[in-house]
Amino acid sequence: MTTSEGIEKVLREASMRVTRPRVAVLAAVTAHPHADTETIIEAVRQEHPLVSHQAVYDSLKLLTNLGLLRQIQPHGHIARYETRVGDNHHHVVCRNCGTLADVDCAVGAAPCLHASDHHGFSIDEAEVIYWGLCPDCQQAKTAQPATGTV
Amino acid sequence: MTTSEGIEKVLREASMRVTRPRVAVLAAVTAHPHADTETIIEAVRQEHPLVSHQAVYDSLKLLTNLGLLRQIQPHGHIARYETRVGDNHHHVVCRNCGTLADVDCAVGAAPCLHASDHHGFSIDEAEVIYWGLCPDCQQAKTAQPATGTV
DNA sequence: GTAATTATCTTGACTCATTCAAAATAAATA
DNA sequence: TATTTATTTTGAATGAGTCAAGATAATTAC
Repeated sequence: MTTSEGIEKVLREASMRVTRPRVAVLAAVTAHPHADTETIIEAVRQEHPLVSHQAVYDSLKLLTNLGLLRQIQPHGHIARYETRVGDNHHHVVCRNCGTLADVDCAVGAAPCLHASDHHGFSIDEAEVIYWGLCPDCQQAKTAQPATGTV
Repeated sequence: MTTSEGIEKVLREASMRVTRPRVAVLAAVTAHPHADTETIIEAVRQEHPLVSHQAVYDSLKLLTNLGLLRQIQPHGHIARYETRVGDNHHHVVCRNCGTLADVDCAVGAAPCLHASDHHGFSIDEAEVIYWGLCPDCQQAKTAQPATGTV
């Protein structure tokens, strides 16, 4: 799905050109799951130093629209991307350090889609973000009790 | 809870001063559920024209930290606020026009807190956003089939 | 009630992820 | 290989939100 042949096929089927930035961006996100845009730009430039940030932004948006990438953007954080799409999984975000991890859906396939009263909206996606503390930050909090750096 | 006496009590218990901007901001959000910051600033200035935008930002942040307000910020949208807090309800957002509505939790009290595998994170909140189309935009889409303005 | 203290507000500049736009480039087609 | 035009480069612009210094007003002490 996210192999270099895979992206070619998807792009051509969407009548989009297969360009170096696009292929490199998909490869970068595959290599760096949950990476932010800055990290992706750096990763792309390891291989292709002349790619502009604009091309990365454009590619990220295009690949997201084509369903090859998924964008995650918790409150107060910049956008991040991942290649794991279409399996209804969610994310945990650490309130302290911003670390992000995947979480499979609690109840099964796509349970949260069944809102009790949806006011006539036609719902196509339930996005779930769990907030808490990652293991490291839990330790740090208990280790330095009072005067913790916030 | 969100009455003018209520906010006084909460502020004093938190050793915070009861100021005009703070009371006005809470009143504005109460009067305009799901309002964005700009709307809140305008509403506050109806009564108190000299209040600065900075004071509104500060008040919103403080009231949110004190648990009197809740911030909602779906991807690609600016922050919005509501006074309905602590009852574990969620939101539907229209992909087309950005309209936002409340949705009660599907399965009961706080079901989504039970992530299947939480990687050692200690989870304290499950934030759920449903994405779809509001009734108006559904009509608009079916009415103007092909050349719809996106 | 008045004065002193200091949290809060005003003002205005600043940040920074993201977007816009014009000219240059390169992927696809003939 | 030449042509067409989607993409990319470059560099400026946007805008929600933040920062910081001095002014103001909510509270406390008298």
